[in-house]
Amino acid sequence: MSWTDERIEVLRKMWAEGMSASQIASSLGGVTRNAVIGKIHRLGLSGRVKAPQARATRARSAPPPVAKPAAAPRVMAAGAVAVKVVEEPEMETAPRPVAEVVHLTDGITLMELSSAHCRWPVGDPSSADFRFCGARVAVGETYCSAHCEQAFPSRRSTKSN
DNA sequence: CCCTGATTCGC
DNA sequence: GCGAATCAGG
Repeated sequence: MSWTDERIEVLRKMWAEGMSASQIASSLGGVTRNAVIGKIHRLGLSGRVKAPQARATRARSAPPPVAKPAAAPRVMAAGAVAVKVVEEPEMETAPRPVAEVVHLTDGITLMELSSAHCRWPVGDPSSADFRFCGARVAVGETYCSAHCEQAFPSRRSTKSN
């Protein structure tokens, strides 16, 4: 498999969402976690929530550690958004619940988001037209079934040996 | 041992 | 550019 633009897009989203490299690799398929990590570095996405550890973790030879410029200061756009869901308690006069006016054409915006929507990010988090999946989910669920599998891939066990 | 990301280097 | 090998660490 090659790194198509779409695959890179998925990679960026999942990485921004906090997915581990192995999870991303499993979701993409056809690549190992090493490939994912390598690509992430090549994209300049490395170093997310990294403790100020000294980069003493090298492999093989030991070239002199050059001054390491900090990663590109990317502003957390949607990642930092605290989704405060405001549910209507007993609004009898309410014409219609917010959750029913959602159109799943191309995801939903943050303003349209409610607890009944899949909160899987769609699009570039730093973009203005960033959206969420918006698929209807049970109240309290974070993702729809499809994205839930990506978020929490089942551990492949039963590895008898 | 399982996992994580980081780094180097041959291709 | 790509990713396996290898590393250090939790």
